Amino acid sequence: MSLMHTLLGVLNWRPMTGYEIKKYLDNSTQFFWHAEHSQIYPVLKDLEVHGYIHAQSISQVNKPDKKIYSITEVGRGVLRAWLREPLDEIPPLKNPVLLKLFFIGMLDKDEILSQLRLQLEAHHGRLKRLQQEVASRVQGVIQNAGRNQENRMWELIYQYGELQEQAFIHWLEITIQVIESDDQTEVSVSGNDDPSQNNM
Amino acid sequence: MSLMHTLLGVLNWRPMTGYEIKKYLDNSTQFFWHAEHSQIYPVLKDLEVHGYIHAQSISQVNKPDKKIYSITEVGRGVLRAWLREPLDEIPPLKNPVLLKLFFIGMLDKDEILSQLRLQLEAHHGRLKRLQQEVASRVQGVIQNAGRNQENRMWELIYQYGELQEQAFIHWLEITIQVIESDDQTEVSVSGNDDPSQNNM
DNA sequence: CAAGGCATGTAAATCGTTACATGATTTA
DNA sequence: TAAATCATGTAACGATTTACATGCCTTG
Repeated sequence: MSLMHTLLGVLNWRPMTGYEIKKYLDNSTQFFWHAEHSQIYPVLKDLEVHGYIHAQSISQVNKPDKKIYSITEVGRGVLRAWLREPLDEIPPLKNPVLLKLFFIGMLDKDEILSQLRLQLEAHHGRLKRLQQEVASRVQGVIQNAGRNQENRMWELIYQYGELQEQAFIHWLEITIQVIESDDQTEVSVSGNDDPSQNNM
Repeated sequence: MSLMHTLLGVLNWRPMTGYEIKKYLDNSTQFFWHAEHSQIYPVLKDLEVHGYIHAQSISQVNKPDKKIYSITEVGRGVLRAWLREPLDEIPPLKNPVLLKLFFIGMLDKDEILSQLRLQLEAHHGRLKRLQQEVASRVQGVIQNAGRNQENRMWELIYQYGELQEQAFIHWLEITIQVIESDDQTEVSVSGNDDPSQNNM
């Protein structure tokens, strides 16, 4: 269960409440991980029962108690063991956008183009947000913590995020051009050809 | 539920059995989609109950009946409706490898490098397999069906697959270099710095 | 005064994986 | 002779999403 390790990983940076973790995931890991609060709270309880983290309750007026969780040495061991499990395979990934585009050939040319342009716009926005995050972070790191290994991984992962966005944007632009310059008056006659026949 | 649309999409190319669909997904969509047979069979039944597909049973000796499913006109309508749902957002993706690398900074330099090299190897292999698939397919298409819109989308999606692999391989190589040339004698003093502090 | 942020939880439903179950034929 | 291929299914478990539930404070 990766969410368990995600929470340990986040709490290894600093103690946090479940609410903060949710925001953290929304802001910092959107392009490779996420979770809902309804999943986070129960897993935090589990982790506490196992002794991987411990909570400090802070009572508040007119709000539920705030529980600040910290990782324990046992938890740190579990995290380390997970990090060491060999990355010798590529886990199966799911990308609903590629899935849809894979089948989209049955629509009209202009419908296909419209879908491609919508994604292009969305990814332009994402790339911009990603770059702003990186820029604003570099400032803080220079002033504060300095460059330790954790900071370096953060930067590298974000560099990959940008690279990935740029690659997809590039592909979308090329693909739009290809489809645009495509004489779509003569579609396939059978209408039901199998593009996979040489592929099994 | 995307699996439902996946099955409709596949059956829109040609009639298939559940068993064939499973193989099809394993071979042709690995880098953006997958499903287990234990999930496929029940969904096929659902689709049949809804009238989106219909089955033709073929009895066999010493094997369970083979059920060849075909998409109906109603099913094709459902598929088309799904394909038209606007791609104006980026769905949340999960990548367990990036997740692990995001937290891996707490390990020793050589452990990090070992993990990065394992992934690099795995992706080299994947890129090679992808390129072979593309090459062998291009042959068949030239001889057979010719180039219709479905064939073109297949090619474009696979081009993206290669691009993605190349981008990740490139990033892994750069990252390995960065970590290698990193003087890791002086690690952070507090050991618990938060790389996210300027990020929420 | 409505919407969003703060802060935590539970319940129900759905989705996905792993394991169980069968059994002949072909390949290494 | 062990493993893989063909061919379909169910059961149990685990993971994830959506909805329900509360209630004050701050901002627009």
